[in-house]
Amino acid sequence: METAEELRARGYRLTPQRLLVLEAIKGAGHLTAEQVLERVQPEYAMINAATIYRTLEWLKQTGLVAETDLGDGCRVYEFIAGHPHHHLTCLTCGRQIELPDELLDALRARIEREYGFALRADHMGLFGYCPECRERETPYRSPREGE
Amino acid sequence: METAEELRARGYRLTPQRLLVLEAIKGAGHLTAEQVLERVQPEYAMINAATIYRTLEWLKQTGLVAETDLGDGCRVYEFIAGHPHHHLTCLTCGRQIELPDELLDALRARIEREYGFALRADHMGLFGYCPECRERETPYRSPREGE
DNA sequence: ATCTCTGCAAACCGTTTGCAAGGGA
DNA sequence: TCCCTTGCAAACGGTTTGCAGAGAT
Repeated sequence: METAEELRARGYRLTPQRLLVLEAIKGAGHLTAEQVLERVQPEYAMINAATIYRTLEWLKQTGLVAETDLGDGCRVYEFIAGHPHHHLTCLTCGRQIELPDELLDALRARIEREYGFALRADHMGLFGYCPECRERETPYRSPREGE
Repeated sequence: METAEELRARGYRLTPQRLLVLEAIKGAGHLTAEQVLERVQPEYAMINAATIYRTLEWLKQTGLVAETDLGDGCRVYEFIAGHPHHHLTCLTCGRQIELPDELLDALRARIEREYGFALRADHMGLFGYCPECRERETPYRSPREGE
């Protein structure tokens, strides 16, 4: 598995636990720490929740996995190596769409030009109102709308 | 106090506790729930933490207050009525700058045009690397950099 | 008078930590 | 061998909840 080799090459110590967590998260979309545990346990019954948390923290640092709050107040993890993208969730109905990272290119450029910062955003959780819900009602007007 | 009148007009029930929390948060920048409690207690000793949480939740729903995680893993609250803005935090040194909401205008327009969603983002927490830290080192390269 | 909000206290729950044993490199 | 990682269990800490009484409209 190439990802594992890459990690070993980067000087990280690989354990069965780490490989299993990585494998579990690679195939899935967004998973909570508990869901990762549920997916690993069948293959490695004695694995501990603390290990899951420590491993997810480690994967976050390697950049392979992103941690995000998609609005329901719980942290979800997703394997994003090489595929940065973002999520836009409807605050009314919860519908979720995926946004390509290219959408942020202009913003990145402006922030770099005007402030010198390099934006680091591989997996953002954005919120708004979807077309259907907007048609149904106007639940909120931003203070700047209609200026 | 105009904000209070506006809330009453909107049909909300005003209590001394709510007014004190509102007052406390209006004058401050980012405050945690605990910090709000600390600021209110001197003037209203018997106030309870649960009330703070319930009141902040209420203020969030009115749109007067935003809740954000600025990267240290704890929720902070800020009075943003009429002044949407965003924060960009350096992942290396922690330096923080404020971004005007106008910076998101182009993104908002694209999201609306291409996906039909109305982006709701009055107070985002963004992350990146500040000019000084970037000069010192290159801690991370996004998978899409250098394409 | 009505219905919401508050205080209290307990529970909650996801997450973290200290420590000794286990196991990669 | 050395040092990092794991399992265990306990603690943690911010947040939420049920309930009875207080209070706003």
